Amino acid sequence: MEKQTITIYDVAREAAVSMATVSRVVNGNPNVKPATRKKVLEVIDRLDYRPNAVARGLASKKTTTVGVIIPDVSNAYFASLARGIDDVATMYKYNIILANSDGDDKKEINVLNTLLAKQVDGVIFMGHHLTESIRGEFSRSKTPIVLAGSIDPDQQVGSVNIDYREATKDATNKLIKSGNEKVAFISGPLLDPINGQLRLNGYKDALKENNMTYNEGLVFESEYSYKAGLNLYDRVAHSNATAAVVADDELAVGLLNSLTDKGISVPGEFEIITSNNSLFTDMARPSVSSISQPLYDIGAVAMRLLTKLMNKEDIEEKSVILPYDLIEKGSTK
Amino acid sequence: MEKQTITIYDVAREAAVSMATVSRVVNGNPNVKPATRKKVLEVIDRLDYRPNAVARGLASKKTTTVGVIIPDVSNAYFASLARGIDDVATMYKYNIILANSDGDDKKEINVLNTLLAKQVDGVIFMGHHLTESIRGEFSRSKTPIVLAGSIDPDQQVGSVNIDYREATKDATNKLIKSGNEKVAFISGPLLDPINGQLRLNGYKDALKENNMTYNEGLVFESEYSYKAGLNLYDRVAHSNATAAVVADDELAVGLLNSLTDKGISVPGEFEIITSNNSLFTDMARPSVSSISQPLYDIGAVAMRLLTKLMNKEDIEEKSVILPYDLIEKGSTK
DNA sequence: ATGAAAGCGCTAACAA
DNA sequence: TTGTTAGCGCTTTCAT
Repeated sequence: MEKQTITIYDVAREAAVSMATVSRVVNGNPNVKPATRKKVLEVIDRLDYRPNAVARGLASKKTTTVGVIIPDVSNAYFASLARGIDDVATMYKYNIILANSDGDDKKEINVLNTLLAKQVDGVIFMGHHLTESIRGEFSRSKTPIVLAGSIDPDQQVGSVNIDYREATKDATNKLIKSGNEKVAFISGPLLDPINGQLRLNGYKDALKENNMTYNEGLVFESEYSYKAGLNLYDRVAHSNATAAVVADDELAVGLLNSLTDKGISVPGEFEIITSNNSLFTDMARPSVSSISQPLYDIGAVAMRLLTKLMNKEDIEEKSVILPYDLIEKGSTK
Repeated sequence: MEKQTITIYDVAREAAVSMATVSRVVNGNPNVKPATRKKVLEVIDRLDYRPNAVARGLASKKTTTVGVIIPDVSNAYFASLARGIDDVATMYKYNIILANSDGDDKKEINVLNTLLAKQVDGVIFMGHHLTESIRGEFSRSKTPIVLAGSIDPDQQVGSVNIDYREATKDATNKLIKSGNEKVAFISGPLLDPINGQLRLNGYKDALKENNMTYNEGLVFESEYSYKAGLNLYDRVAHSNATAAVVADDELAVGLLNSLTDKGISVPGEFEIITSNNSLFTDMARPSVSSISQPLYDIGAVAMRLLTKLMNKEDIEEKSVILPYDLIEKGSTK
């Protein structure tokens, strides 16, 4: 690379000061006489000098870059989190290295290691399920890590979420109150703690509160996708459920469309409440009632928490729970 | 930072070789006796040595990192491109620094500069509209740049797109052939070259081919959003159009829903063809016919092109045009 | 096949 | 307020 490599040394020479002084003005160190500062700034401008962040990183041991591990940016849920993360990162002068993992254990570990090799100052991790191995890496790492919209059963690192259990309980309750005696629970893999532990327990809580018995036949494990939702019709119909709490919007709209395509009226004959209140829920006809998670904020707060961690500030509480809402739209009575 | 900083020097000492040799085995340089290599690898493993990419970057002047400037990751269109970019980047051992610009000139320039300061090996830029200033930065930069799904009128940098003009012509033609005498053209800002030059001209081409006169009253400039689509009803109804080619899926579904909510049957009384064939088009009822752009591939090919540029390989053609399709679904007869 | 040594461009004591 | 001088951890000639 024969980049017009203007270095701090060139500036120092032209301005007839030392590198240290140039470094000081570049870094806003107050210990510089205004006249000197002015002179240096002029030269910087004239030479079009741009500090080399890599050299700076090596010398200072800080890269002002954080790693973001995400299952899939093209998934609306995670993309919203990512946007929140980047905005706050920018606000605090960080950049993000974004890496897709597909939720795959090997890739997650791989990418975490390359991020650490790149000396990121911190990491934000998103994933449905934290495997033993990734948690091992986390506990081994000296670099601050925060989970966004993801659960670590033993909370060794920071995290930002909503209360999935309570939210699911609320949704289920609403469906029960409106007269449904068989409410289905439709989620992604129950192996994922958010589904198998928090949401499912919230669902059970609601049943218990209403003296209804838990029936495994009403629990449906599915992939998170529109197509999977479409294909759910037969199984759900077979269960005689008349309502469902669904853990994913694509899934929910898929189910909704398969229902209405078969002539079953929503919400008349079947009610649905989904979980992310994404644009999908507004576009569907009828629109879909939903728990509303502050996705952008979850990302933003996670990044904010990470800045504190990177700064070695004291943290009041490293597991943050943000509020949710229940938005009633067209898919509930 | 008191990271357990194991350096190449530690490895060299433990393995009783020189730093240079360690560097060779780490970098897969063949000039190392197998026995030596083995010994070094053992020590690396034992010490859990991980090369510092920042130091490597400073010494080699390559960071294996590329910058990606994107208007908004939480927009499905760009998120798809981003996913394609990252997958190919990973394939070629690059990481991406992702930065949202909101299509804002100042932010774009800002972020481009910090990316260059971070010594990225290349940049992928996405944006609706290349301002003079950003194009100035591009031409000044020695770092390879490729546009993905974006048009630079004077093609100074590489780019990957579809033929928006031809695609829009096809879509318009289809609508005309099916009997519509007033076909609306609904896009984002006409200031953006993709809309104002390519798409609009494709629309005009189709009119001309069919001996129809161009009527400005049928051209609607709008924001790219679902909500904007919903609000389009009055204006569109007023124009007496009976069909529309729309440049954005959210916009299209918004229009569709506002139409059906008002009791206008689609496609019976109004036909729609949109542009990105995203999941939105399948979820809507009726589903929306669409031009199908290979978004993931546009991103992937852009990144592939960038790898060639970074590698100083010869490029056959730096403006790549990928094929599109016209997918007929429920919103056309 | 291996080693010695000079940087890469910057920060951060430490002096002055 | 300013300068001197070590590094930061690695790659890369150039010797050997």
